[in-house]
Amino acid sequence: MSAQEIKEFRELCERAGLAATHQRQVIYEVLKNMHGHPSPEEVYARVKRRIPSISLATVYKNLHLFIESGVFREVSLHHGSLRVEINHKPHHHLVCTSCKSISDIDAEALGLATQYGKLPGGFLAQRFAVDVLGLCADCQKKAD
Amino acid sequence: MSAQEIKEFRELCERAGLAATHQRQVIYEVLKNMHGHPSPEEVYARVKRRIPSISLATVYKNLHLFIESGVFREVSLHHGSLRVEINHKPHHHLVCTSCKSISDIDAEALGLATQYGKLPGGFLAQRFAVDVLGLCADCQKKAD
DNA sequence: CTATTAAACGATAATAATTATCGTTTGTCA
DNA sequence: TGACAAACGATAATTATTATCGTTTAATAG
Repeated sequence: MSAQEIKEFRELCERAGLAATHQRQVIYEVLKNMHGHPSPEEVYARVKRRIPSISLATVYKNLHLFIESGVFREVSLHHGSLRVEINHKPHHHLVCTSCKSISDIDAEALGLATQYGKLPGGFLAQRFAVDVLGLCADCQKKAD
Repeated sequence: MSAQEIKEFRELCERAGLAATHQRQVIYEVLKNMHGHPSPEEVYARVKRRIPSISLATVYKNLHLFIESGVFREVSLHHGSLRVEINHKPHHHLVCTSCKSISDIDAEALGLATQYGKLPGGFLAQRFAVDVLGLCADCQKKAD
């Protein structure tokens, strides 16, 4: 990692109130060099090549800390467990980033102009599932 | 459940090649009368009021069968486990419903006109996360 | 530069959600 | 109505994640 990147890492740790540990730095570097949507196990495997004694729990803890402090994001803001969609009407989801609640909004009430068919890259678009991230009415009140 | 609804249930079972069992019918009825995004445990609790001997495993199996046969949907098509978002650019996700792969597409390449601010209902929209559901190029080839 | 102390670490036990197994029961259909 | 596959219930097993706790390390005051 370049001196510039090390500085960047130390600054983000300071901003988040975290100690700049060796493990944390390697996890950060590894993430920076990965692509897509790695799982904790995948990150762990990569970090292990540089720190064989690293613990999986340390990887989990640091991933959560990076996510909490906004250094990285989580792919999904949905419940991590199975949920059944009861509403059969075309609709999207209002996801409150504060209380994690998810409610429905009719597709037409949201009124996004979506296009189906082939996208550049060859992906065939058949349906759009939109998560509107923000604050529900209740959490806005509490934030006052 | 009305005679009409019983008929509907038996027809969907036949279409899906499933036996019309008592447990399956009650799970179906319960789902029809729920709202939002119930968890398997919540469904189980409701079904248990009518069939005290029901097994949680039976609820899980039937939820999956209903989802596979398209009778109900799953709320989230994401990985059920933690994934880190590496891409810091505004982007959305192409979710292949066949192989479950998720890839990124730049927000501007997708070009959805999104509006921030208050929605009817009071929800404050801050960010849009779009899942484009469909078939990736590879799975389209295989489907030929 | 060293002592103090909170933060972080590693190992691993515990938990939660889900799935697999398997012997018994039930729906389907001849 | 009998045969057989499908489904059921009980529960063991698995997977992902989190909690615990004794040890190590980074931050920082002197």
